[in-house]
Amino acid sequence: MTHLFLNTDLALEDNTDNKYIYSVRRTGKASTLLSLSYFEPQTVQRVYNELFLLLINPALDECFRNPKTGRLKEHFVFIVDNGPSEAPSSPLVRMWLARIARVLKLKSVTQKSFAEYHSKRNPVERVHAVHNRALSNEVFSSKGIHKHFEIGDEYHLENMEHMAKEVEQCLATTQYGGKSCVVQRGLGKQDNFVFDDELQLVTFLGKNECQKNLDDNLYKPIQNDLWKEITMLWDLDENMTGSYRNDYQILQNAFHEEADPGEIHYLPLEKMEKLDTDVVDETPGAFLPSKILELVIKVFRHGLDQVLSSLCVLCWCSEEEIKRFEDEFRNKLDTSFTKEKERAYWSQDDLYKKNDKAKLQSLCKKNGISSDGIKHECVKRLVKKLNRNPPPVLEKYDGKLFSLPNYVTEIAKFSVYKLREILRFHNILDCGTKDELAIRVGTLRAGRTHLVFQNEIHAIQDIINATKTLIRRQKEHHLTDPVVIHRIRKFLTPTTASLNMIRPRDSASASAKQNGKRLEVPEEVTLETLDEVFRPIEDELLVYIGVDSVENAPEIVAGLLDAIRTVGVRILARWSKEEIGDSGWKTGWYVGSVLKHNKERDTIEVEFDTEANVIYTYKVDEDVKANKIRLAQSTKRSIQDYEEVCQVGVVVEVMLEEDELEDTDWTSGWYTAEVQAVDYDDGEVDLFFLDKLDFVYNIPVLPNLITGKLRLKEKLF
DNA sequence: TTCGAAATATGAAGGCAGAC
DNA sequence: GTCTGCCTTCATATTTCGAA
Repeated sequence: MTHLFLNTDLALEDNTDNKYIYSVRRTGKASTLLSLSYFEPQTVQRVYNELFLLLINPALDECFRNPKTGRLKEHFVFIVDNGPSEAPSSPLVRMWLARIARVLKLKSVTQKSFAEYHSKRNPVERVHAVHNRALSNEVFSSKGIHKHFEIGDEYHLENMEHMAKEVEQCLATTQYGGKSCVVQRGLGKQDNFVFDDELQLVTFLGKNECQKNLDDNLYKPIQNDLWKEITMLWDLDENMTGSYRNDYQILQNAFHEEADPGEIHYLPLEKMEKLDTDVVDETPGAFLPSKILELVIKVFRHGLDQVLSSLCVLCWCSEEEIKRFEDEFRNKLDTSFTKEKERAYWSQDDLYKKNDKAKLQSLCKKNGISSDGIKHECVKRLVKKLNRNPPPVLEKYDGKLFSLPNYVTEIAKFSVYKLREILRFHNILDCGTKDELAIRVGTLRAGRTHLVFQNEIHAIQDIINATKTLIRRQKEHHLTDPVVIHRIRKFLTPTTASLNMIRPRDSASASAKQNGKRLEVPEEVTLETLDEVFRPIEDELLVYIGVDSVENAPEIVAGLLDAIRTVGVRILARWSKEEIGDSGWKTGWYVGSVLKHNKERDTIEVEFDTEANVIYTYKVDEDVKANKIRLAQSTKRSIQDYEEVCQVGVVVEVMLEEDELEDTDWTSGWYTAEVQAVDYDDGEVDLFFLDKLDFVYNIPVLPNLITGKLRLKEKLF
């Protein structure tokens, strides 16, 4: 574990033209504590105990001692990464901080963490580079004392201690920021700790508030050499005792306003302080791009295309980045869904039920097959190898909402896979924990689809408002105080996008991993046009809230018209006020399935998820043009390859199931095939299989694309 | 309903490479 | 010497499921 006693060089470089440019160089004294990772796990308790070790190191004296008073400095600030053992929001960490403040008689102790994805910006990381260089030039022996040892035994420990000494010597020669690095062996065994009462502390935190108030347990430092030296050196109370309850009460009174780890702002501190940012501060997740993107993906379940432009401004990512994020997000969901489906299927087998993974792995090895992967994959291979009967096909969800239980508690008893299957059927995003999924299905069952992501909708509205407010304030503020303050890094690398003064947030986001992408800021965002920038996203939000305000933008994609005529396809239909009357339904888009297509009249019969057994008829051509019905986005994605597939020579993959393979010796699964002939009139193609040259198969394209049984393998061009 | 084991997901640490 | 980004490994957190 490495600590960096931070020292910031700030130098005014330029102050012409009402512009203040400071150069910033973050450096400091590096101090490393070596631990044997196998024997000494990095716990919260260890981290704070090792602080005492640093306190008595003469080399670090100048870091801790206030030169004016000659005593211990009274304000401690820790800047940490966002790990579980460090997160300032963790109650355990906060209790330790309260204790440190009490023991060392500090006036304040602050712990700040970097937001997710930003820990690499922690200056302490730069020390690693120095260490790496030193370590890579030397070879360390893990068998320095004993040639033979078992992991975890005495010999192993002695070997590791020996190696730690070698590493210590090696690192002691390094320099960081012109100062030599301090290296020392960590505390080692728990016997050396000053406080080893983590168990009691955790027990205390596990109690409810009432019982915490009644708790009278005390903690005491262990009177070892370390503690004696600290008390002597820094003039502390050798026989101090602390009380869990008191520490906890300090937290309740003084810390509760800092519960949220801070966000990253790109306004300079001097300006930030003058800005009234309450609106922003109170909006959780504002300005962390990935958070915003997750919200919008949940809400705009028919795709983000309509809102891309305003979304760019909202989360400060380019359109490509947003699209890539969306794709990745959905792909992740898709793969995890298929994985869960596989697991649900194979877990029906006795092999899965009666064995744990280790047993299955040894079984696999016995039978001479690979034992890699997760549990159900082993079962799958074993069943095949042992010629067992595969488990029965999973029961499919039939789309009948009313057959689901009425209560969420009942619904929550379904497996995650089942819940996700239901949500997928109804075109609702199936991300999140099981509880969230169950509530979503419950809302669906109650016929309140528009309420499914209600919280997320409000969150987005809040973020939009906060953004507007911030921009407005910033502009107003600029009018009264036009001084521009910039900070530049002393060692700035201008070639890569970074925190620089022109585009401060270019790489400050999870999705901004690709270089060279630039976000075009709308030409003139003025106070007057501010509302316009966010108009598209606000309008689209209204669609999901259920208020109709989008009058135009009928969406006609020629190739998709055919798809709407396909039985089984999922579509959206808009119910306007007139059609609904006072039936109690809200206006808005409703999801349904096509049951029938009448060729002569070109009409389709649709059954809606919210109203079972009632059939509505739509005229395809007319109603699509009038923007009354449209294809569900999920289907749109799967049939975007339609035209590609209808070309001779294209390589595709087909899912063949048991019943289609009755007269053959093939097993069900994906097969690669080439398109041989295309029948444009009936929308069918002839496939020949690359594995079996004598087999030609004729299938209709659209239905198979929609059900996911057919997919493009390689593009022709 | 609670608890614990097993399985899986997550993300921090460690390592490496490369740019200037 | 400073800074960034990517990959692998490992520890920990979360989730699920079955038993009591």
